[in-house]
Amino acid sequence: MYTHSCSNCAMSDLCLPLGLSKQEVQKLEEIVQTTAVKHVGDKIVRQGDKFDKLYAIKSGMCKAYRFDESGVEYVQSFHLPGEIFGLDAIYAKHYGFSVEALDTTVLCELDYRQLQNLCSEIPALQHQLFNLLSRDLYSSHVNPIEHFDQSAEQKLAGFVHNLLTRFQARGHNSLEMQLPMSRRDIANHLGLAPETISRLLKRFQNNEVLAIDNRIVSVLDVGKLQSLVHCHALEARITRRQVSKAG
Amino acid sequence: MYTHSCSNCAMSDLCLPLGLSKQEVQKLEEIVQTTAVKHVGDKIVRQGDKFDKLYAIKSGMCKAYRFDESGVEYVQSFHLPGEIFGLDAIYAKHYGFSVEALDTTVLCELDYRQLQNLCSEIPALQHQLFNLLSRDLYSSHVNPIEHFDQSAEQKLAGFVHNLLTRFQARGHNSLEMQLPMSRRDIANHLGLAPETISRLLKRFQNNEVLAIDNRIVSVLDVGKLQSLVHCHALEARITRRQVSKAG
DNA sequence: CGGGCTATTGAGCCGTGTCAAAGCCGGTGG
DNA sequence: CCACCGGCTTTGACACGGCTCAATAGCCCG
Repeated sequence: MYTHSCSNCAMSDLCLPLGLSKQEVQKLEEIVQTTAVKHVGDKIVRQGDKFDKLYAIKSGMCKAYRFDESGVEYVQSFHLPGEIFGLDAIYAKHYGFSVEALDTTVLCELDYRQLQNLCSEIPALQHQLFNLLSRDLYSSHVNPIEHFDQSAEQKLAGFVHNLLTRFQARGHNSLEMQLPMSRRDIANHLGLAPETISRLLKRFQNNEVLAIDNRIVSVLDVGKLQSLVHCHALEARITRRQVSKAG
Repeated sequence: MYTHSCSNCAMSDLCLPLGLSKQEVQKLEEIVQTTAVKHVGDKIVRQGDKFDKLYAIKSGMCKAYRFDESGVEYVQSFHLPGEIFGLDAIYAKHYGFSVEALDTTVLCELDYRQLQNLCSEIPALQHQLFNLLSRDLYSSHVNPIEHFDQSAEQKLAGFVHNLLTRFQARGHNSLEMQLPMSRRDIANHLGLAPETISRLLKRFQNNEVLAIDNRIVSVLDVGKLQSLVHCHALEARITRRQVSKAG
């Protein structure tokens, strides 16, 4: 199996070239383009635009968001290096979400039509793409349902912990993180009020779980943070989300 | 283009055989098995079981649910005829959700390995499967984020309206529906308390939106129901979910 | 007819949203 | 270099939706 050179994918078992022969990887690379650098606020795709490309983040951070029919904004996700977006637009033929850079960001562009043709030629590539779609589907099934039954504290702790884990998986071996998004974006993403985010961050600071300097967050106690994510899980909410009796 | 015979897929533009030649459909049918009938409470797959098959519902209704690490149950979805489940297990290699019949249910089984091989042979089938995955991904991106910012009333109204729409898309042209799931399942699915479901259903009854007889629900006023889904969208929650200023 | 599960109804409380005001930071222009 | 401005963030006071707990009623099945 060919070990490819895409440094950002080092931590992922789902980078597209995985499992491909040297020759096949070359074919894949022929249809990949690296875009110019994007800066804070630059839009990469706009909700409603015609779908033609998938994007993979090489460095930086992006936020994906949409406006519903009533003009209300929803921040769906924050994307880190190694992650691919646009997959949810294949069927609809139009992007369902706008994506913009929160930071200086470099991307790969993949023409979907070409990729699809290549998948017919290279079974291993088809296999990888099915896996990629399936993994995204799984996490978007598991994450939201667990979230929307949690307290604000659990949600925010989960959010910070999730980011930390993802940063660490990318080789960022420090407990300090730059969160380039606004409090309002975080609040929106978690379905909370911005004021609640402020109050909780302060509480986490008081409890010596986090240290916060504007948009720089340092995790002081990973264990405490983790326990905050699961804490209420057994005390409350057991009526709605019934605890298992059988196996 | 071959018009296939799967009556349940009549309303769907995503039934797998779509776009395939007669010959290709035949190949597909060779790897499809129809299971024995399942009855109320019968499990079709169990969370944690090794993944090997996808399932398509021919008739009946199922619920998909999982227990998290703390043993808390989450009802993820209710599946109707024409819908496929198991896609989110491709990557993980194990089912992430248990699925059980809520009703007398007939299913198709598709061996994934065989299907994947067939996709390499038949580009149109690969194309259909990418579309199917993408559509599921899209809806699991859009639905939950809009839900988890809604009032209990909006959630339940949305749930009923969604079911009605899906029943009607399947040719059920009546405003009366059998909801085979318990109040507890509905509550869990929506992230609410069962008591809240009871109270809201009564309120809908008082407002002459629904008529309820145990698990049989009749929609008396589709317009009112629809307006309940969107009602609070502009009054409240505008701080968190900011209303668009630009285009 | 009794047992057990499901559903309903009521009373009270807590978390989180809303509103309003003040503080902070970065950028711009005089 | 400093003053001003607008957006983001924080803080406080208050209200209310929906959860909890507890009791009652209905339904299915033996």
